[in-house]
Amino acid sequence: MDIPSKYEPQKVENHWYDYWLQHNYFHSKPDDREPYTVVIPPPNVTGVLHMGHMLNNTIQDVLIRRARLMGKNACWVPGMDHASIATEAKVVAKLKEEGIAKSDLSREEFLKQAWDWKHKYGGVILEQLKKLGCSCDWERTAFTMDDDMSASVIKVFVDLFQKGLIYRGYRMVHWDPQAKTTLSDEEVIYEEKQGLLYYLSYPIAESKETVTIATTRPETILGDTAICINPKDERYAHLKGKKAVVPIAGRIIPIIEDDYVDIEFGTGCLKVTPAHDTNDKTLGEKHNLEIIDIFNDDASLNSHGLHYEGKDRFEVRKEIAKELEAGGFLVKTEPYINKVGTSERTKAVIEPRLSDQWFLKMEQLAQPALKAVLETQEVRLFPKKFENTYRHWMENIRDWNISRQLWWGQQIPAYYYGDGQNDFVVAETPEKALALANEALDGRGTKDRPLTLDDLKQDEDVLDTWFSSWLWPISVFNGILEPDNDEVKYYYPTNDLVTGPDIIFFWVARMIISGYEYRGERPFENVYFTGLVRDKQRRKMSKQLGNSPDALELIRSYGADGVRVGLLLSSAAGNDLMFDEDLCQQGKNFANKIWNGFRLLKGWEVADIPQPEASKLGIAWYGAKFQQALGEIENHFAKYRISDALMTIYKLVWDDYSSWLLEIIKPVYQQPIDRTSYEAVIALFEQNLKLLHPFMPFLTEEVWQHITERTPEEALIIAQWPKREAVDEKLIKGFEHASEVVSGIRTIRKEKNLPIKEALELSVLNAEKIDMDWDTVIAKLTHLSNISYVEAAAEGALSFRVKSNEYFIPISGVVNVEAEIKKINEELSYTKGFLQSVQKKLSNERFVNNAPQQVVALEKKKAADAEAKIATLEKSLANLE
RNA sequence: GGGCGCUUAGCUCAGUUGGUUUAGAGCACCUCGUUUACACCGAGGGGGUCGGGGGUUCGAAUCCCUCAGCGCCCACCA
Repeated sequence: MDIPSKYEPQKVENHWYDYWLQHNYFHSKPDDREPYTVVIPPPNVTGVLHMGHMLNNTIQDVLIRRARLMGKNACWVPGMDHASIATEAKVVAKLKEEGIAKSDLSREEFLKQAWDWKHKYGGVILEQLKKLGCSCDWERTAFTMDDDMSASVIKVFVDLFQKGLIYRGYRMVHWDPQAKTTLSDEEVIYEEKQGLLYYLSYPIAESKETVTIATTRPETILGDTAICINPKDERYAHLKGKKAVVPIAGRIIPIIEDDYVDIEFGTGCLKVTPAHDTNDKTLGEKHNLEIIDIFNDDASLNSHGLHYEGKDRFEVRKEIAKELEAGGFLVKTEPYINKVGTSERTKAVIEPRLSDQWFLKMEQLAQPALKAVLETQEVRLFPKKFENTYRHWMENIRDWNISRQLWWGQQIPAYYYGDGQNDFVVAETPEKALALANEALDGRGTKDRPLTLDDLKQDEDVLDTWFSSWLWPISVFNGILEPDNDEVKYYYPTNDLVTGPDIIFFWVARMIISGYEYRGERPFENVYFTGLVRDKQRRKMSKQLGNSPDALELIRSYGADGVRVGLLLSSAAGNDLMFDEDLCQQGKNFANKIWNGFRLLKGWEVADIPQPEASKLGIAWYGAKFQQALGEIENHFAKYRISDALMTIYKLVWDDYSSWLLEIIKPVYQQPIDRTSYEAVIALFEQNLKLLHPFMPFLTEEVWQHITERTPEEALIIAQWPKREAVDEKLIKGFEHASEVVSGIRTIRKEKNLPIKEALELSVLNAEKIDMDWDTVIAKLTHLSNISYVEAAAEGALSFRVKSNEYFIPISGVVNVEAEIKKINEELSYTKGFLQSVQKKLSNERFVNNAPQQVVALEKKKAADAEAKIATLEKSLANLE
């Protein structure tokens, strides 16, 4: 045979991917069919494929390929995210290596560098997705900074501004001193860090007294503008109205009272630094305190830091602690664990900082999105548990800080004129802005000459990356700029979104919000949250730990199909996936199993001879079994239980098809197979391939194309998903019984070392003759020369029982009577125990009266079956003794 | 500090509104097998008092309470 006995994925994967591309199967355009749309969660433009992407995109591809087979117009839109802060950080780092500081470059020069970088490294990940087999419509590849995408973002900004939902405000925001930008609340990750609680003693002005306060950040005393006590705290009553002196700075600050202060915590006395703490800011506003910002934008100290000017905050913390100690201001320190906000991207410790930023009011916008998930269920989350998380965030939603002090991204379309601070207009273009500005001046009557473009200065900041990706499902179809275009009307709303729960707020919730605001309807029907991919020891996969396998290397070793199967086999939705390469091996083994099933079929010689009865039965049974599995599979898909769907197919193909059906119809060595059976089994195999294709696209297409010559129109990728038909339960039940008989015979063969070559005889003692139909199948699978139905137990034979039937295999030589008796007794005691438990139920009047009829009937049947079996067993025992 | 979720065989997990055998699957494990698709295989087999305790019920892995352990999300306590 010229077909190799092992499937070699490396040799065929590229070929079939090119074939699919060449025939444009991935491309979609609107037509009469029902659309099925998925938009990819756009990976960062600089990203490299990791296990999370592999899982995520495999699931999307499974869904897309299945939809395609089901005759839908499947459209999977790929793309990339410009990832403002992450990309800018990378470009800055690259420039630094070349000895260039970002500040050395103009905005234009820097952006040129960034675009160069994007063109050079961007999109690597998309090429990697192709290796995985992802059937994206590559012609639609979008980038969040494409001209039309950016124009959409700007249009939305202007619109929201005009609706009064975007405002500029001087507020306490999260400052990332490394990236030198503000972040949204969601971009701050709180981490527990071991630190110290410093007890500092502040002298009271014009007295010898002191007051001790506790702080985790002694360096901020330089920005202190008050000390606060709780008015109810009697310990400090004598300090009311007095003033304190800030150590080192020597500044005199008031002692104020506010019941915000927790009497129990620390010393019950709080230092107030309005510039560097949100609560202190609130206190400051309430009590009219001075605001002293002691930091530069990189979190080194400024001139308010006195002799610490220019030094980093953490260095200052150590040094000032020493100085305070030397000056006698440090009372003591104690270890203290506190939650420190860090930047999601740069990992830098966040500083609360007051600054002018742009915000989007969320409360009103969030309402339809909240309702869609929790009330109308127009958008469904899988698994459901994320609805709680979603609800909590949406109900407590806060305004979104959308401005970033970066260059890589969409520049905020606000134009300042006049004093350059408070006078600004928001417009899509400078020209429109100019017109608006002149209008504004007219209105105020301050016009001495019309402004020109040179008088306008555009806001330096760019928008948060998520402010572009929240429009993704709409903007990829140009639905913002041309809301009535055919594409968006056809493809929107999309169907499924597959993503990680880590971006439920960043992205998912906001897309739902923008969907309702800009399309008046949901952006997608279902959201499938995958889990995190972890290693065997449950550790998160990360670059630092080096525990993340190289995705492409995995594909090389196990084949894309093997890796896909490996990933999916144990990834229940929303549960973390403990990745283990053994699973890929399992996937690879499965591919090989299917391959060899194909080899077997190809090896047969076909002849026009009568169809054996066993083959006919086997084929009919498998048809029923297939339908039964198909029903389960569709059910699993409907509930997004992708892993279970795959496992069902796995068992169907491996156990039912390969181990049972093929063995039943396999012709005797070197004999031909009858044409009827051959054609039927090919057809069944092809049905299997269809079910398998979404999971193992390469292998299945390869096999499909080799079963017989196919035109491009007959490719598997666009074949028809099997149709549901009624399941013939009788066939399934009958086969179940037959297979138990087969197992019984095989067990005896094994126990007595009877080689398969040696034909056996079987006699059956039964009342119902329920398995008579299956005689041919049983005989074929276990090599029986004869099956006879008898009225009495056979002498000198080994026996086993299935239900209430007893089976005998006469063998030459001695039958170990004792062993037989022992075996029967074990079975007997089990069955009796079982019967007892059933009878206990049945003799309970309340059970019989209260339980549903069906349940009672079932119990009665169980009892009857058990009794029949006991009778059989006892008879056998009597015969032996 | 608040909220949510999890705990079932060695591992990873199913177990759908309490009632189909005295709880299932895949992998792993053990035994046997160079049978003519596949040793990336076949046949057979062992393995769980469903985290502990209490309760509701005719009946609980499934509902309630409680304890323990784990995980996630949210939150301005210096």
